[in-house]
Amino acid sequence: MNAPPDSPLLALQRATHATLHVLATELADLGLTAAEINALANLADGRPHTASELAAAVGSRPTTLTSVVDRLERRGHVTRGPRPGDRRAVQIELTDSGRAAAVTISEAVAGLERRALDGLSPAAVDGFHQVVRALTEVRA
Amino acid sequence: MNAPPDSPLLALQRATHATLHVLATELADLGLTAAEINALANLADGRPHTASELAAAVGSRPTTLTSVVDRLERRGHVTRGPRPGDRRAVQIELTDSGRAAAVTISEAVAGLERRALDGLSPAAVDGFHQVVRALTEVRA
DNA sequence: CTGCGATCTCGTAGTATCCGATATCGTAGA
DNA sequence: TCTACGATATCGGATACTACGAGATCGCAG
Repeated sequence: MNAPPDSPLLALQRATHATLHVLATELADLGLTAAEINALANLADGRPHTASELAAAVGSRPTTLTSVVDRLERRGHVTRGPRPGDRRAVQIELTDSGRAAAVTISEAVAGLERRALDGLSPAAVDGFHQVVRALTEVRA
Repeated sequence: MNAPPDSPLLALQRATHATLHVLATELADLGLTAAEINALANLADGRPHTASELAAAVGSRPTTLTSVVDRLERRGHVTRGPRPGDRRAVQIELTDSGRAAAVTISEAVAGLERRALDGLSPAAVDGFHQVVRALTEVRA
C-alpha cells in the first residue's frame, strides 16, 4: 500500500489525525477533548501564557481559544488573570490539577513519540523537524 | 523562536493547522471547507474510492465522511454509486467539476510544498516521511 | 486627555466529529 | 435454499471546534 510517495501535506494531516486519536483514546480518563489536550500540552512547561501565545502555539485563533480555556477553567485546570504590567493581556496558568493533567498528557505524548520513533535515525527526526518547521512558516 | 526543541507531536499539529489555514485562504474561491479540500485532495488520483478507504486516507471515521461527501455530492463534485461486485460498498468518484476542483487543490498543495521545501535537502524530506509514517502507524 | 492600536471576550453561525442504531449486502454453513 | 453472521454505509442526535464581526478594556504616544 502507499505505492505513490504521497504528498507531504496529506501525510501530515493523516498523521495528525491518527496521533490525535491515539492520544484521545489513551487519555480518555481525563475527559478532555483534543483541543483541550493540545492546549494543556502547550502549557505543560509551567510558564504562564497569554491567549495569543497559546493560540499561536496550537495554531488557531484567539477567539477559538476562548471557549477551550473556558472549559478548562470551569474544570479547574487553569486560571485566568491579568498580566502584571499589561492588563489587556490575559495570563493563563495551570492550577495543581491542571499541572497534574499536563504531566499525564506529557507522559502520554512522550510515550507515543518514543514508541513511534524508536527505530528511526536521529537524522530522520532532524529532517522531520526541518520540514515541519518550514511548513509551519510558509505563507500564502 | 523555537528555543526549546519542542515535541514532535506539538510541532506536527501546529504545522497541520498552519498549512490548512494557508490552503483554505488560497482556495477560498472554491467555497470549500478544510475537510472537503482534504477529501478532494485524496480523491485527486482519479481512482474511485470507497467511503472506508477515503475515511482511512483522511484519518477520520466513515460516519464523519458521510456528511462531507453529502456536501460534495450536493455541489456536484462527486457521485456516489454502488461498487460493481459488492453493493455494500459505496464508490465515490469525481465528476468533471470535482476533477477540476481537485486539480486546483493539487496545484495549490504542490505549490505550497514547493515553496516550503525549496531549500531543504532530500534527506530531510525523506526523514520527514519516515517519521510521519511511523507516527501514523503507532498504536495505543 | 484624546485618539489609536493591541488584546481579549461575546454572540452567532456553520462544520466537524463521534456514538449508537439501523438498513443493506455478501458469504459461509446447515 | 435459507439462515446466521460479518462488513459497509447511512441516519439521528449530541457535543465540541472554528471562525468572523462587534464590543469592551487597556496601554501608549502625542
